[in-house]
Amino acid sequence: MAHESPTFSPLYRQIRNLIVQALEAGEWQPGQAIPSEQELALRFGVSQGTVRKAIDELAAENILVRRQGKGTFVSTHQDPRAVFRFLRLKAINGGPVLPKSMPLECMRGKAGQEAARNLGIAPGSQIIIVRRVLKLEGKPVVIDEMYLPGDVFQGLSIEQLKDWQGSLYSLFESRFGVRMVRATEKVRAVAAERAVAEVLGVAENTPLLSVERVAYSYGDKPVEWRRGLYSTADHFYINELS
Amino acid sequence: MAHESPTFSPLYRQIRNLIVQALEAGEWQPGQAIPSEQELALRFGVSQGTVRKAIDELAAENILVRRQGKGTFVSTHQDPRAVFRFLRLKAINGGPVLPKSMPLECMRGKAGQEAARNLGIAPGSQIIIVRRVLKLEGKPVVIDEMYLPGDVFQGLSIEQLKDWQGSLYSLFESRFGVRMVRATEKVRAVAAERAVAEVLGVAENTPLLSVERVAYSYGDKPVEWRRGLYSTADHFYINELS
DNA sequence: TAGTGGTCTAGACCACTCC
DNA sequence: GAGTGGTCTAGACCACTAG
Repeated sequence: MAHESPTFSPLYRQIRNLIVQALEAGEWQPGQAIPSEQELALRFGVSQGTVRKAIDELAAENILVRRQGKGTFVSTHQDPRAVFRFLRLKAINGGPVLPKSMPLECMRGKAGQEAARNLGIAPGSQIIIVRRVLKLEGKPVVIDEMYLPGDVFQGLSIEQLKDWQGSLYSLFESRFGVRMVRATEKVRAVAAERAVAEVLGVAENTPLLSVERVAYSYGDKPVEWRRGLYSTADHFYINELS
Repeated sequence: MAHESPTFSPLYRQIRNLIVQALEAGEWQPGQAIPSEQELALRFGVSQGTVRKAIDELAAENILVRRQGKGTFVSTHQDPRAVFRFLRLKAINGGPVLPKSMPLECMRGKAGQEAARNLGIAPGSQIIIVRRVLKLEGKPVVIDEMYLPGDVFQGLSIEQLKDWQGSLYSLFESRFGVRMVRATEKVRAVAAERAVAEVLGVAENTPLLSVERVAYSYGDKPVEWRRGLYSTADHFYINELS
């Protein structure tokens, strides 16, 4: 039989995708439990083992979290432990410290070529630009500039950012239904310009990490492009290779 | 029943560890196939499904590689595709390019406090220090300084390093039986000192990435401590977050 | 005690590779 | 065609959590 379908995928992956679709549709909210494996097996008309393998994949991707004896839960950025899933910053002396976000600006604008390419939108589309400082132990360590698609984050304001207690991604999750699932970062070394140096409390031309990130939601949809400048006087960017 | 054994581990993990032990003992060499799941199941007296789950874990850790229809293989740094498993460097314009290693030095020395701590050996133990430059497309991009435990890498010489065609880790694997399995990297931004700047062909004080790595072999044994200085004029350090 | 996920088994069939 | 890993199923029992 000559069927040249590149669309074949095993049953468990189809189930995986059905679960992701239900998540996208908002059927189960972050932090909540999804139905048991038995129930899902019944619903999709497959065996429990197949559902299990689908959930295994989603758990490996940090989209779901299993808890023995309790159920399987939609992972959430509300969880304080989730903060360091995307923030690879550690203090040189001592472990991770909960960062505090200090919003500086929140402006409307139009997407340039680069922002459009990274966000997968048309040049000229409305975007929102957020600038903020991240403080660790009271000291400014990171200055971030974020580019967000305007249609997704409609209504985002500086007041909202200032009022929010918690991580930016937990705000995005609970106010805009946007759940960051994975990201790609490109790291380079750059010299601190005067304005940046002042904010971070370092000398002009001090070497800084430039961390450029594209973050994706379900279905590999890019929903954030950001560039951070990290002072690595007292901190480093940590990475596990395997 | 009050048994306070924290040593419990499921059968498939015990099988996993038995397979790792066999790998450590050199029963199967890098690049070679290990016995089929059926054979292993027979050998260990468990079902094929349990062996499968053990191999699943080892494949997720990149210690084994499955190939449908052919068998399961011991992963190897000889494979050119494996080079970028530990080298997170990409050209700003274009994809990855095969790097060329240029050894500069290979000296004997004694471990200081820091080297001893990172390598898990006694201060004063014999170590080998290797310095080399990594060239991409003919241009020097990285300068590395490596600290290796002397007992493991006995006999390593500058001639051997210069003669070797291939990655450093493939040399370690085939000549010393040392197989790097995972690593931790700490990234910071630093200014180029004069000597380094000259080697990398950049101006003095140019911001560089400082990448400090501890690499581990089977059983989480640290076998390499290195520090690399990366020029990010034409390249960046890439990282996937999830 | 009931319900959840976690482990383990056994067997069937599919997809891929090689001879 | 024979052998490998890949998928799918069904059922049993274990470990953990909660009421």
